[in-house]
Amino acid sequence: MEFELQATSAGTAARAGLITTAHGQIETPIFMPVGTVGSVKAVHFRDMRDDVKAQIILGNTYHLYLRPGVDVLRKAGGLHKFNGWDRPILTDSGGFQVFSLSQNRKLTEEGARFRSHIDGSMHMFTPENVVDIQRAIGSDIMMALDECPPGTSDFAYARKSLDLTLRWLDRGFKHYQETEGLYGYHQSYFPIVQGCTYPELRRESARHIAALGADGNAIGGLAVGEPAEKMYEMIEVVNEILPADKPRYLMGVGTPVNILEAIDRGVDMMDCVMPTRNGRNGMLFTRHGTMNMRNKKWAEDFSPLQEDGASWVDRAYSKAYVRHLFIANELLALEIASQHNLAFYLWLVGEARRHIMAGDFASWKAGMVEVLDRRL
RNA sequence: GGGCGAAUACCAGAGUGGCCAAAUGGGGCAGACUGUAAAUCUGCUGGUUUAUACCUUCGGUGGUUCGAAUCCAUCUUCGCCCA
Repeated sequence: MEFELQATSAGTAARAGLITTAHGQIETPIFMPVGTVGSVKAVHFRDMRDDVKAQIILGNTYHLYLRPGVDVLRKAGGLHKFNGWDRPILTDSGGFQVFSLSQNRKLTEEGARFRSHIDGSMHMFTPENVVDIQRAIGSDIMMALDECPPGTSDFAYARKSLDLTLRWLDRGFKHYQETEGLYGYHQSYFPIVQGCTYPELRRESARHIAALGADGNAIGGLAVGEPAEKMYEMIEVVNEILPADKPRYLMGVGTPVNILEAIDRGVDMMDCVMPTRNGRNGMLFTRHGTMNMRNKKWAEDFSPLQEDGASWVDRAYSKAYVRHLFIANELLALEIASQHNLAFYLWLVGEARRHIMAGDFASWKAGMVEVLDRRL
């Protein structure tokens, strides 16, 4: 994997770059739609490609391991062949499930022992087998197995958790270097910075990771309950240390404002379920603010969903009609909202990139941040 | 014409003497959602701007009772059965 730094912009740490993978190039900064089980919920890949203009999507190791399972994925020739998405794929390691399924797992030195949320069966994830599973998935970017502690963790827990994550990282990275892809192309392996909201832990984590010389580096454990200002502070602290000539991936973030703030601090890649999940729950993000499509105020508003929206659905359907679809519990509502939100997120990072290259990112961002949280 | 049954909040429907402004579901209104156990979850949904408070409600009217959505009488409407 290659990363070319193409531009920086005055008065900001924001940068524009180009990542080259075996499945194509990615223009950064980029937002990566989440497709946990190998599908971006409610959106066809044709629309993901041609309308949303997604350049890379996520998959999830834990979920794909449980269903359809490693055997099927290997026989299919990897996830790209299985689901038909021929552009880059990044897979999360299951580290987030260590956090979100905390009721159903137990951490040991060896790894994370899980109870399947589907059938209750027990499974063991280790730093090594998570690499093997991601080899079978064939993701272009594999993630290290980490523990993502809650944002409210105390120092003692954060310390202990980080130590375990770093030991897991060294094991996983070693195993990564000793193995190779199953399908004849290169896969990258991104380590993940942890350390909760403690700057000294974040710095230590970042230094450890920078020394590995991985293709790219991730920042995890943010947007998990801590205040947004803490998150921004942690990004700054970490990005002073993470190498500038490698892409930086902020995991799981976030709102449109979070994304601009992260880009402003030198983040290149982000992913989040928000555009799809919130979309399914009736919330639309636009360049002018957010809309709750279930609200009565749209009942007789026959104007286009968003006149200046990035997707064809924005002009094909009216606000009143989309509200009707949500109220009537129609599946089409989920498709329209998901596609709209993803197209908006990709538009947003595309504009950010354009302004970084034009040199006026800082002022453009300041204007956007003013309006994005407005409630329409 | 006769017999039986039923009428409860926007709808459906519990409740059959005090713990009832009244279960529950739907609908309605609003909110939440950040590396997806989420087409999910939460709150409100008679009035009084707030209320552990008061007021007005359970088809109509009139009773019984300290107290009635609940018991009695009667009327109205609806359903089913018999003629």
